[in-house]
Amino acid sequence: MSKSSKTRKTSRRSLPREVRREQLILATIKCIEKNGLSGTTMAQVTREAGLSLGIANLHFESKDKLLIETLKYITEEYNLGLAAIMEDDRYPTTSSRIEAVLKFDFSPAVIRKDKLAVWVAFWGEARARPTYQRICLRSDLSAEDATRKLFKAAIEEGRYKNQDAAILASGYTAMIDGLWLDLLLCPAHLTKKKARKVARNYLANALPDHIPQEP
Amino acid sequence: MSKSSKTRKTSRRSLPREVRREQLILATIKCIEKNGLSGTTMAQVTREAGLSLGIANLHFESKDKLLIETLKYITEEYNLGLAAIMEDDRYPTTSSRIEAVLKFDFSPAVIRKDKLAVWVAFWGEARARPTYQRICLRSDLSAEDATRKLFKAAIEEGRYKNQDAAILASGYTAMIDGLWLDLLLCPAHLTKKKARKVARNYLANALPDHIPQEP
DNA sequence: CAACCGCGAATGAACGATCATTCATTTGTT
DNA sequence: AACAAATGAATGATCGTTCATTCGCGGTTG
Repeated sequence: MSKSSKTRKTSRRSLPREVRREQLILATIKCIEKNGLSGTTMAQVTREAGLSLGIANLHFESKDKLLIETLKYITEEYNLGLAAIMEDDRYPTTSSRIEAVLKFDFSPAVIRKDKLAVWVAFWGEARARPTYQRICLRSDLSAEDATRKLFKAAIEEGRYKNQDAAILASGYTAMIDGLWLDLLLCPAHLTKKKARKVARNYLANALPDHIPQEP
Repeated sequence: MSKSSKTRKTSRRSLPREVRREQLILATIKCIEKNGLSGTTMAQVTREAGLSLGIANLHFESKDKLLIETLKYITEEYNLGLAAIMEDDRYPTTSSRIEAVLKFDFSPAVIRKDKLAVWVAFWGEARARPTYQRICLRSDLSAEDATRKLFKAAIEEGRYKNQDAAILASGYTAMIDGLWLDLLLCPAHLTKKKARKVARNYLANALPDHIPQEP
C-alpha cells in the first residue's frame, strides 16, 4: 500500500502526452496481431487502450502517423537491442558476441507473436507506402551492417576459405526474417528451438571454428 | 457451327468464364503491386482489367474470393514449377536437381516484382485471415517437403557430418522467403545476382561435395 | 483547510468520404 | 428472337476525422 506513491492513478483522467502515446502504440500492436493491418481501426485501437475514440487523433495527428510511430517503436526496439550487443565490451571474443546476437534474435522479447505480426504486416504494405519502406530499409541495413562487422572479424580470425562477410550478413538477415515469418505462420511446424537450431547451423557451417553445431 | 471454331478474333464482348477470371486475377496482382493489399479496390482492379465495375462480383462471388483465388494462383504456379523439377527424370544427379531448384527460385518468372509483392502482402494479412494462412502454410510445407527429400538424398550420398535434412530444408525455405522480401524492399542493396550467391553459399557450406561455391 | 475557478485533456456523437455489392438495363451472341 | 454476359448508377455499410461539450487537476483565494 505505502509502497507506491502513485497508486491513485486509477481514476486519473489526464496523463502526460508520452504516456498516452505509448498506451496507444501498445494497443495498436495488439490490434495488428488480432486483426491485421487492414483490419485495424481507430475504434478498435482506442477500445483496446480503454480510451475514447477521439484520443488517437488528439495525440497523433492521424491514423497514418499512429501506424508509422508503431512501426518505429518496433524497429527501434530491435535495433537498440542489437546495438547494445555490438557496443557491450564485456564480450571477450568475436565468437561470444555472435552467440549473443543469435540468442537475442530468438529471445522471448523479440519473437513475441504480437511483435512479429507487426513486422510482417508492415512488410506487406511497405512497397506501396514509401514511409514504411524507408523505415524497414533503415532497420534492415542497420542490422546487416552490425552482423557484417562481426562476420568480417570472424573471417579474419579464422582464415576461412570461400567466405564473404557481406554475403554471410545478407544471408543471416534474410534467414532471420524468414524464420520469424515461419514462426508466425506455422508455429505448429517450426518451434522456437528448431528455428534457433536452423540459424545456428547456418553459422556453424560457415564459421566452424567460431560457432559449434550444438551450444 | 462447330465449337472448335473459337478463333473468331472480333472484339468479342462475351468471353468464357475462365478467361475473365484470369484477366481479373492478373489485374489484381498488378493492383497489389502498385497499391498494396489494403489499397486494392474493386474499382481499381476492374479498371486495370479494362472492364466494368460489376464484373468482379459476377465472376467471383466477392472481393474476398477474388483475393483468395489470386493467392492460390501465385502459390500454385510456384509449387507446380517446383514439382516439375522434382518429377523430371532428366536430372541425372541429386546435385543437378538441387542446382535446378536454386536456378528456379531466382528465375525471372519467380522473382518478378509484382508476384513477390503478392506473396509478401498476403503474408502480412495471413495471421488475421485463416484462409490466407492455410494457403500459405500448404505452399510452405509443400516446398519444404520437396527440398527436404533432395537434401536427404545428398546427405546420404555425401556422408556429411552434422547435417540434418529437415534443418537444412527449413533454413533454405526461410532464406528464400527472406531473400525475396529483401529483393522487394531493398532492390538497390540486394541484386538478383547477389541473392542467388547468398543462397548458393548456404548450400555450398552445408553440402560442399554437391554444390560448389561458384557455378 | 475548503471552496472555487480556469485551463486543457478527454470524450463521443455526428459528418463526410470511401468502398463493396446489387440489380435494372444494355449489348453481344447464337 | 431468346438468352446470357456485361455494365455502372445507386445503395448501404464502414471508418477516419472533427469539434462542441464534459470533466479532472492544479492553483488561488478567503
